[in-house]
Amino acid sequence: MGTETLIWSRPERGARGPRPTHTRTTIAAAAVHIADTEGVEAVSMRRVAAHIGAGAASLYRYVSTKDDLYDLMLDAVAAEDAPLARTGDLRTDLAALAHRQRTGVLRHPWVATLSGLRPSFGPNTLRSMESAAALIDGHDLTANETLLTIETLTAFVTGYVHAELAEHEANRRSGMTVDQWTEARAEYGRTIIGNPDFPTLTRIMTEATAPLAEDSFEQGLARVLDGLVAARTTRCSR
Amino acid sequence: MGTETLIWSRPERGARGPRPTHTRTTIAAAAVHIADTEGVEAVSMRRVAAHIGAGAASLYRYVSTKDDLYDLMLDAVAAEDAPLARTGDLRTDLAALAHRQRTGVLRHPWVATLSGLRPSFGPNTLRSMESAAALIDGHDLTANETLLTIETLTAFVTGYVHAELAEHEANRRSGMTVDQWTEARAEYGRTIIGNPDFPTLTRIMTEATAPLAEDSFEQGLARVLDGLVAARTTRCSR
DNA sequence: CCCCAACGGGGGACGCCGTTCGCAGTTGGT
DNA sequence: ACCAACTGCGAACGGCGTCCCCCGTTGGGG
Repeated sequence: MGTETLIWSRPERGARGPRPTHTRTTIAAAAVHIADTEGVEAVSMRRVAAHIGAGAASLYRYVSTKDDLYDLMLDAVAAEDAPLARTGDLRTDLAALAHRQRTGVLRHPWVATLSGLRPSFGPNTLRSMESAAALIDGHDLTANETLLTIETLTAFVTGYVHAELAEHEANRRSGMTVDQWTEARAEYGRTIIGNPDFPTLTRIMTEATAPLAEDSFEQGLARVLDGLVAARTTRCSR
Repeated sequence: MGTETLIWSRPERGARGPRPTHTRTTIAAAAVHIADTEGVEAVSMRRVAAHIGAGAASLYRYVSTKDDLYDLMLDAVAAEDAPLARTGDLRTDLAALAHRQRTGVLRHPWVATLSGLRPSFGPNTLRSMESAAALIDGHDLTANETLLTIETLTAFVTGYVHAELAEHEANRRSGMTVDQWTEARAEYGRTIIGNPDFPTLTRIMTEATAPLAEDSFEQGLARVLDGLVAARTTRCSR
């Protein structure tokens, strides 16, 4: 029935009938807990239902499809986003926003996977977006520029964390121990370095002093921020 | 058996026994075709096997798990990456690299989903990485700087396209027509704009002249490139 | 040259999945 | 007090990833 609309524009319960035993919030919390501890692929309707002490079919009274459950999960973790305090300096504020986004995804790695399936716009997500907009807004930027700045920064952060998590994900899914995994990786890496088909790759890999991932994010972020704050003064009209 | 290693370090066929009817390449091509025409979720072992005229169990002679099939798919599309010609100008070359990455993912939207599950390092992927490294390398950058530059640019592009595709994905998965979808969206959007809980959001949304997605990518990319090429002259030692 | 160990093909089964149907029990507006 | 609107859910359906096990094929060592 209510299948044809976003979950957020449907009321949580009808006017008549018995009071529902559960809420969207508790269901989302159960799903988030399972995803955090066992991975997204462990989140099934039956497992979530069992976790709140309900039958599998009962979940469909709250959610019209599993994708709706994903929406609930994404909005649930958006509630954890810390408030952002203005410092008056655009660069500092942008950096704070970037770090908030990164720590959020690192806390719940499955967010990177799910957010690509559907954009979530639940109440908590909106609150988080509002706080981000309020943080960046007013720094001598037009509405279009504010939008572009947030979009660009978010793209960098999500893209970076996406790549950052891929390796952990692969390890977790493979079911190997960390030792087995790094061994398999290293073994294959040896077939790359020194391979005459990949001269530039081998040279860069051997020359580079692999920096910690933490530094790497910080340095990439610094470059992006350079471009974003510089645009304000250069002001290219188009 | 061979389950404990990456698929790329296992030989495609053993020494003895009959010659396999299929190849990793044909299997990957079948899976890519299904994903392109019906979406990733339509890629099942049975469907892929049927598409090449084989039984489902036979696939496990080529691939030890479905994740391995994903690796094959990702590497198959990496083979489509166009070669990159040096222009001598770093900014131009970086932009070309960014566009190659973006069109690749737009051609096969499911790449954005799968690449988050596991990093693929098949032969075609390596060839593509080599060409990218060769394009950027030598522009007066250290190995660490080259690595950081490519990482940062890739993060922006994948992050941007990820968000760009999320909406299309959601529409496709919902099974609605485009009209139904935009209607559902617009209806919910009306509950946001004007809501006193989101003052900044409403102001920005009403003030902004929504630019085309194409322009938006180009402008964001320009900002990122600004930051990346500026770093070369500023040369902050750390 | 021939034989048998090592391999490829695949039918059938197992356990889990998302989702639907139908029915029994409960509630609140009229 | 009634009954329409609602909730809870056992059972079932079709599809999934994966594995077992048996069969047929093949090619290198004797």
